[in-house]
Amino acid sequence: MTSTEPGAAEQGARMRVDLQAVADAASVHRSTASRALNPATRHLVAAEAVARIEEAARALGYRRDDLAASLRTGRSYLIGVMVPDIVNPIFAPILQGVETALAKQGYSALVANAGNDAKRQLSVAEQLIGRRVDGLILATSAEDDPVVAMCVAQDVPAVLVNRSERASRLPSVVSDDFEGMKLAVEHLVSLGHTRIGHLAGPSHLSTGLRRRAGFEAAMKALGLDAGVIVTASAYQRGAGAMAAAELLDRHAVTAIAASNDLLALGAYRALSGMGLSCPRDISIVGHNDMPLVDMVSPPLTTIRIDPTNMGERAAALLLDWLGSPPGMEPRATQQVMRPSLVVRGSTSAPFSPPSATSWPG
Amino acid sequence: MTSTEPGAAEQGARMRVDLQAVADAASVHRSTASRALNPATRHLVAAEAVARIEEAARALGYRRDDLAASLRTGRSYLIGVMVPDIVNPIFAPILQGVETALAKQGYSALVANAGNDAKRQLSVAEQLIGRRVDGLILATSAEDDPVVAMCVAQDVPAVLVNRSERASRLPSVVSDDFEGMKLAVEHLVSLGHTRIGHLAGPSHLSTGLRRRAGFEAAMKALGLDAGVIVTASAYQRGAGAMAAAELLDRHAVTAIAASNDLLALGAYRALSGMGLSCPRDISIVGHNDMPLVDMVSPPLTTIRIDPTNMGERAAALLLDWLGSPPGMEPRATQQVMRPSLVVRGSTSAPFSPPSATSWPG
DNA sequence: ACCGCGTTTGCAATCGATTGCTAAAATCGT
DNA sequence: ACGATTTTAGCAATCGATTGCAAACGCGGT
Repeated sequence: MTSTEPGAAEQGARMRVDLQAVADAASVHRSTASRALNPATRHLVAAEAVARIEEAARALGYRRDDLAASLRTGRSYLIGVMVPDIVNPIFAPILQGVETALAKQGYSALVANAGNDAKRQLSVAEQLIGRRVDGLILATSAEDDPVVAMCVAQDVPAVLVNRSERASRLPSVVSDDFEGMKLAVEHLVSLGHTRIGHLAGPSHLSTGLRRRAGFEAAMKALGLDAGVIVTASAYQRGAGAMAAAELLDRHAVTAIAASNDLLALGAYRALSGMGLSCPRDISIVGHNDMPLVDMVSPPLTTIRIDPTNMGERAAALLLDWLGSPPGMEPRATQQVMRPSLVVRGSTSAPFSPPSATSWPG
Repeated sequence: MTSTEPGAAEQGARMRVDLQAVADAASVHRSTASRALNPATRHLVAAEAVARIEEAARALGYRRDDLAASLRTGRSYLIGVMVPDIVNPIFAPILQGVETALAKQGYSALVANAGNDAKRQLSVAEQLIGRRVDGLILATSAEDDPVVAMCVAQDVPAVLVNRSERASRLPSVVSDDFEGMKLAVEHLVSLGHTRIGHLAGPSHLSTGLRRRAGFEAAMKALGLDAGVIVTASAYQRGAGAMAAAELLDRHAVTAIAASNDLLALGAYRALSGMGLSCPRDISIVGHNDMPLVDMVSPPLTTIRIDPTNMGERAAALLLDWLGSPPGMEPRATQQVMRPSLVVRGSTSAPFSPPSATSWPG
């Protein structure tokens, strides 16, 4: 008569403890047990019964099946989160923010690594919806995004984070990319630079577009040539290195404002490939202040955004939406967060006098 | 009588298209429609009917409710993945590997940022199980892990990744931490170092423990003093900086083998705080080769593991388990992956002759 | 003793898909 | 043409919890 497991049912064949089992143990009906175990309906059952039921649940090791509950209630308490590339360090803090904000309200994140291809993104989104997520957070959206179109068409609550969308069909939380680039340009100009190039991000993404626009506007406002722009094909180091090499090859600049830290790091590589040094020969400003860029050589001057907070806000926005009565949805809240400049070692006053360098053309 | 939406049902109040709706449209029974739409059971229904049903499904925009299916079949096709800190760059590639391997078989990852606290980890695990995940992948496990205990006790399929567990109660996929540290030590010794310190990771984690053991064994095998060890309180830069400062304060070493890249970067900070330079005064070897450590200054010599592949293998192991008949589970497969040394700029021959430096004691 | 009112509880339908079983239909062999 | 198979399709139970409705109960007032 060794009691093999504390709290286990008598019979050897261990069976699932469902609500029925708890109800039986407490001699009440399933429905009563359900109400007793749910804080929101607990007041409907006698205090004495609640105690008995809770005790039984504890003793049996009952754990409610959220799946079944979701089916009945129509809410899964799951939020689908789509990122284009989970390895890109910029997304980790966003995910963290989203996660903590969701967890606080009992939601979980279903993270999907959707890649950059629109078709795949669409199918990933369909998968998520098939899993009955209550809503979507998209860090993937392009300027004219099919996934957004689908969400709108099918009434799937969704918010955009980090990247927004031309038509603003959904709420979004983004950094003020225009302003951020202005900070970068003004910083460089204040150091004495006048010939500044822009390493632009992909033009189908709002960040690429807005930052480029910010660059052009800031340069023009200061009476400088805003024409030195090369666009990288993707937000990746390799693409940044190629674009930077092209830019340096064709234009005599003393500084580069990059659309993104990864592009800036790519520019580092291009520089060293050409035997140039940063910031002696060329100053570089990045964008995002992603983890570890303070440790690279030279430490990267960049525009700081607060991705964790961005993620939190996006999640909060979505939860608001889910909590608001039909018809009252916050369709088009566009939250724009203020970026800031963080000066490190990759920028300095131009070293060589503008006319002293030699270049073709 | 404007037909507002193509393919939408006639009535204005748009209702969910469920299997019943499709069945009605194709004039068959629910069950027939279910079978026709499921590749595994499609052969049970006449080809002509399949066509009709598929057409109806397409026209109505039917999407199957995985939630309901899961309830009935008992499989959610969801795998819970627990990481201690999603912002730690080492985990992103692991997640990526897990994700792609899972996706290949129609599974999705439910990623949870569980923190370092055992109690919270336990509650997060309970949450995941409550969501009826089919299994768990744990990147969090300590040497004696309560979550592991729970999984074993409750028969929840789970595999460990990156960190293993003393008792090997579950399958795991880890790097050969012992061997990795041996590579690091041998590299330093081959450069001429003899007084080498170890920046150890937390001793409740297998990585901290095994790497430390590897350090000690390698040093002893080479007839060197294996006693210079300081343990960091966590795998974080700050903790690494503090531990490194203490180590350098108390011992005259010419090189440090760190248990982890983050600790190595912390050591960088400690060095510069003491006015020392790497590798001139002190050589440093990291561990993991996480993203961007090739760009820091100096570029970090480190031990490369293949976290993406690790994640893929862990996922594959779990899926094998789930697919194998009861009683045939691969309870204790321990996969150990071979690490490799990647030499960069943070290590060099000791600069100053061992006896020339001055230190107290 | 009866009525009315408020509190507890039970009943049974429901969410949407899957599947064992069985009946009907189609096919085949002789 | 008839019985034996093999396909194909329908029926109904099932997964586990939630919830509208109504019955039962307790209590105080008259």
